[in-house]
Amino acid sequence: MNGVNLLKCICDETRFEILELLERKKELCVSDFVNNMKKDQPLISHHLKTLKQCGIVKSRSEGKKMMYEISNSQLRELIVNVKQASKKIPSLCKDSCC
Amino acid sequence: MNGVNLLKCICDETRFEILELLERKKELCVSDFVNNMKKDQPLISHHLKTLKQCGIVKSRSEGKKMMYEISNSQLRELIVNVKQASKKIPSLCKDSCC
DNA sequence: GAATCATATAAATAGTAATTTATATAAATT
DNA sequence: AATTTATATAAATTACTATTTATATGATTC
Repeated sequence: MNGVNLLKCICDETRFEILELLERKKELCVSDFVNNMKKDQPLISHHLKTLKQCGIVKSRSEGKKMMYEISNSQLRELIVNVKQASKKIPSLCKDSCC
Repeated sequence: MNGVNLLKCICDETRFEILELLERKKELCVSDFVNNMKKDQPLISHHLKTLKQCGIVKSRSEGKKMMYEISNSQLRELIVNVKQASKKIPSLCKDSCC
């Protein structure tokens, strides 16, 4: 994969929140996300599917649950780096983005 | 700023290419981008404006030229990290994203 | 001060992606 | 085997953002 496409995959609010949770909690199931985030289950599932298709998360089934985790340590570190770098940027702009 | 918004600002192809060039070349003017990338000048200027409004790049004017550079070292490192992390992800998915 | 070079702005268009709503599948418990 | 729990899929809607086209501003050179 290339840099931009990786960014495109993780720049969505829902997906980034999923990844932030996984960075902290290591492994979670769909209902864990639904409970921790204020989002609907089909929305979570949809984004998990995208993240998995892109190779950013991996999953294993455990009974009726589906467990998800970030696919490698470099990606986990990237999530941390993004958060740290963003803190250093003063939010000047009231635009759609920031 | 927060993590997602930083990602949203840099996840565009044109903007990421701008940042990749700046990471390598340190400081460039608008026409440098126009020459190095295969994109129109108004498009480049538009994205540079966005990047500046968000605090990701900073600029100084030098005669009739406008010089741009990445606003801090942590952001420069982030660009490198994103590229490295993306390389580790096999591009399995033929979707719109990857 | 007219012409040129460098960059910026604005409006219009086109393309894409997130969310909601409704429903389906699949495993487990009774 | 019927019911519940957990997750996935599909279609429809809504919302957003990049790019193009056209034009304007601003600094420099002749």
